[in-house]
Amino acid sequence: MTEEKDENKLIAERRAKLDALRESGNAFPNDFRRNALAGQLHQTFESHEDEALRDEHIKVAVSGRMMAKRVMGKASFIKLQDRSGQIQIRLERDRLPEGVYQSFKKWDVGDIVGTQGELFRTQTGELTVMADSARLLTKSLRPLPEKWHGLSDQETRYRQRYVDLIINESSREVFRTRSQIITYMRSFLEAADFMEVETPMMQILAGGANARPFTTHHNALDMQLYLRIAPELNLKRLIVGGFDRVYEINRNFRNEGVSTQHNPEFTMMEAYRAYADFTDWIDMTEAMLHGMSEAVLGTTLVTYQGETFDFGKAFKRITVEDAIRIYNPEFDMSKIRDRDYLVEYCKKLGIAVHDNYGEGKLQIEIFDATGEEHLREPTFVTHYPTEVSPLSRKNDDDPFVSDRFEFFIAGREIANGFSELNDPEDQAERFRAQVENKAAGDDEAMAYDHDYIRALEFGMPPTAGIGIGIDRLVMLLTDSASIRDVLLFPHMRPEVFD
RNA sequence: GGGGCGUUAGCUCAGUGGUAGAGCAUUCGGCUUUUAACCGACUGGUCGAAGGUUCAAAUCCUUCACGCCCCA
Repeated sequence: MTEEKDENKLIAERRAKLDALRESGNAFPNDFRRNALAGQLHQTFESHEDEALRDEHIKVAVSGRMMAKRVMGKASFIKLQDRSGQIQIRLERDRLPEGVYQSFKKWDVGDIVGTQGELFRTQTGELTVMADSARLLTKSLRPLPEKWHGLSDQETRYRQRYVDLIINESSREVFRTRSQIITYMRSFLEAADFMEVETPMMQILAGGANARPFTTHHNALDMQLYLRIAPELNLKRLIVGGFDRVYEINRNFRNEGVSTQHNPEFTMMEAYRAYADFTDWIDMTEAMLHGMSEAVLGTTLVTYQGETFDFGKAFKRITVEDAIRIYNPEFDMSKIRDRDYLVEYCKKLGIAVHDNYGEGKLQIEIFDATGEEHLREPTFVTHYPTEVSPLSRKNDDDPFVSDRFEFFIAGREIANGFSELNDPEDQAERFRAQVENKAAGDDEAMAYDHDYIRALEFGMPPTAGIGIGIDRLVMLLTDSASIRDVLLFPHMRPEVFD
């Protein structure tokens, strides 16, 4: 007992009960089998009155965590919670085998219990199981949070997600919705004949995006590897290979700060479709979000943090230069591509300007600083400067911009898509420009990927692709303020155990 | 990186210099249709950590840790 002497009294009491269970037999049995879930029973017998239930003698076996225990002398009510919901059980001393009721009185809220009995309704109409047997299946040593106020401490909710999930239905609902969103997305893409693939997380070069990577080390090969920042270049290699509709839903890793919008690892869906351009992806994105909101929320009206957006109607479309004009009334649009004017304007906004910034980069700095946050309604912003789109195809009529869009809702970027650059010589030039940027101090610039150029030299059919940030989408559809609320196990600094 | 707020019993929270509190939970007793069950009694603390000021610190000061929010 010495190692437990520091434990609090509540745990010590429960541990003593577990010791007693061990002495009287198997304390962790695994031979109980349920045949019903709480939620199913409520649904199936929704319209059955008490009398009808008793006449039919419906015998069920249910199990779950005991979330409430109300003892009234020789009879009690408890609530068992399984993955589908809660069901009430009535235990009467004289209906249970000898000694069971006496044992039951020592069980604690939080214990895992299995029981069998017949369905009835109480005086207040609650569907209940009249137990004719009951067993303690797993002893819970730690007390659950208080029944009324529950668990509200953010840190504990994130660090001990298991407790959060036991206690907070709203939290369970967020993660069910997350699963439904991803399921919907898969079925949408599968219906359009896309093939799901998996590409490496560990890469020799971390390409496909402008971001700092995590590094790791392969011992046997004694080499540095990077965790991927995007799957893009590998997915396009597959387009070259002839799998001309592919997608991947998986984790990306970016070595950046942690905030309500950023987690070092996050989930991205990327899809590539040959013989299509970026406008096809704009249309598909619209259709997918329309269907997703109906399938997951049952409505196309999405309310996020007090704002309501209609996913049922066509989304707005504006160009980057439009956005600059709209949100900067004093901006002289005749000088939208005048480097000196752009530099001066950036400085006025307090934006740090580097010597190697071209007109496109300067435009995007202004757009990020003045436009993004105002894009509340779902909006496709198109015609991104080619300078900041190193993997995008140049626009045929205006090579200053590329055939690219980003999609914003509530001031946040949700998706990024473009017609892919499939000219290997142009791509090689873009990589060289990235390498120059890197040399000039931009540690988010891309490296030159020789193999990717080689792949393009075999010929990549005209293609368009999209990336959708799953976590941010889930935040929107679950009205969650923080990315941590939609990640089961968000990144946290290490906890101190003393 | 900067700023603000927070950390007190298992949980939710009071307590702004003078004997650490409440509700729920736990423990014990009572109760065969409860719904935050109820009634009675009891119990539970390194006040995030370390240092400082003071006759006296949960409370004031400093540093640190962790969390939340905002900004870069």
